[in-house]
Amino acid sequence: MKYRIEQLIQAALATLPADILPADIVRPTVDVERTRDAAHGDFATNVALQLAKPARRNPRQLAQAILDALPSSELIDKAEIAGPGFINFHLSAQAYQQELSHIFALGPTYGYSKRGAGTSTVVEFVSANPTGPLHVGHGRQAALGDALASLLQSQGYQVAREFYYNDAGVQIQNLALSVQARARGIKPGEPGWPEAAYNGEYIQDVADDFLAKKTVNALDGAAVKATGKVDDLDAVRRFAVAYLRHEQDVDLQKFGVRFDVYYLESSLYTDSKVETTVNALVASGKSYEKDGALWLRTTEFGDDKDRVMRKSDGTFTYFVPDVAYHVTKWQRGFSVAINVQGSDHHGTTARVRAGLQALDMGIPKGYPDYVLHKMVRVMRGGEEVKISKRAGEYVTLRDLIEWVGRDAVRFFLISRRADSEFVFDIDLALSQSEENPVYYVQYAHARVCSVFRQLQEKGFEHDREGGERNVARLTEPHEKALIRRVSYYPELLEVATRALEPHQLAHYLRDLAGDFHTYYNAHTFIVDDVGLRNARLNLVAATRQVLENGLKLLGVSAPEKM
RNA sequence: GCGCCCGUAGCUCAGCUGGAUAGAGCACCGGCCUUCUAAGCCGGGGGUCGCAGGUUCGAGUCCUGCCGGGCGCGCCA
Repeated sequence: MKYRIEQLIQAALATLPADILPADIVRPTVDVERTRDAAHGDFATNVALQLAKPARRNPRQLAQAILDALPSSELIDKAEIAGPGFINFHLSAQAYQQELSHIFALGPTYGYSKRGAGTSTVVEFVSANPTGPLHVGHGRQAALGDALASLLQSQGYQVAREFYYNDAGVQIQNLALSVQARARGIKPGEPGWPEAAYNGEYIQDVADDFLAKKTVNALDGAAVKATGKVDDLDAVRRFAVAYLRHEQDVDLQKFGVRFDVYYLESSLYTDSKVETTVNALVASGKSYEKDGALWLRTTEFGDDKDRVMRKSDGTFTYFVPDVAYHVTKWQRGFSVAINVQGSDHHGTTARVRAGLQALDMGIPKGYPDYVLHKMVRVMRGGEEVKISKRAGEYVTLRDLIEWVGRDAVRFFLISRRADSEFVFDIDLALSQSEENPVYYVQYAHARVCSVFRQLQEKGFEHDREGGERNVARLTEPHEKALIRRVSYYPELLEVATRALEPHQLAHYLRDLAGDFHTYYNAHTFIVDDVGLRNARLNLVAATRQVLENGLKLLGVSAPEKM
């Protein structure tokens, strides 16, 4: 709809004589936007204001000239000049009807577009180390990443959801040592307890199962059986990693998040991709030896200091597998890569990109994209609960889901901008779980379903075509507001996807539900007047469809009853 | 000290990539269930958009400088 109006304006501009609009001036792109105030119509453009200065004309006069030259269209009921020189467009009933018919025709795919043109895209998120349960911060990332991936898919991108396991570093060694110590009956703080150990009680659970020679079934089908041999650190490590990966898988499953690819850091070593990457970086001529270590001149590519690749003890820094990993993303054909990470990782963005540039293999400068989110602070009993694996105690994603439910956690975590700090008040979430915004949105959906149940009980039928013929009877301000909101959905998806901001969808759904609840309270839908009834039912049915579509993208259910 | 992000109602947050009179939710006050679900609706109070300049027809939004907060600045991962 928006584009069709833009085309009309373009057509009008093209016919303006040179004495009104000189041909040689710089023309701004025609920008049509939604009005904030219903009194200003449905769409507005500021082209006249933009052109006023270069054309050296009064903006209102210019607007009038554009208006006079505007081709007539069945879509527009009225176009008028307002304020300093805006042109406001009021859509016709026919335009509304077309939009509603469009929703019925497309159903679950209403709002989708092919803008992404099948671009192969990888969204990496969660990527928690297999050293402990998922915490609330991971939950934020899971909700964010999954919704982001869904948004991209809705816009025609070919998306893979990927989880990267850092299963090769010293933290895994620390995990193994921690489990081994627990298996030997040593507790945190006691003599013999490893210095950089994980102190959480879950370590004891892992140790107990290891001693009991239990078997863990990994998601990929592989089973790892504990040997119970405490002295075999390698066996302890394998079991512990399998155990904790399984725990995370269970949590993610409960959260409704599925991944297409699990990428293991350790495979970068076993497939000698780390070695290959280092060799390529050395071959690039951007490396040098200093103090017994091998460095890369990442400063040549925008990093604020050069990075060590191989330490003087011969081992690689984390930087190298990180670059190697992102090389594989490129080589696997992902022309777009989006990493969803905590903002505490932002220091790595410049160096990873620099490393990829140093390889000079045609990877774009801004590759990969990052969506960084701030940490979630958890409040309980008026005090902050520290999220720390070392400290042992922290709120897990599993806890949260059990307390307030998957839908509420998802919606709550997604409804704030990624880069805003998030204070999750447990007491509030518990005591006011019924006032969580997610219920507000779901309730709107359930209410529509209820209306149609009532319709059936009263023996009426919903005649969609009859409703389409009577769309002009939807003249109430509440109805116009709802139509405006509903038909904005495709644009919203486009904007939210382009900005990589799923929270916009959550807010939109809240607003849509609000418009619906207002309408619901102000008017009765099941009226005796058949034409009016069908027209209203069309609007309400379209609202339900959009609510369902939007909630689905966020991974939240759309219940028919509440 | 340097880099990135954030300062909007008492609290939690939006503000659609510069537009018209800055918006929700929670909390507070007052109304609405014999009529499609009151997990809802209607009304009310509450703001120098951190501060000061600048850019322009127009700034919460862009630029500069301060103030305040978070995170990051390792031959850790």
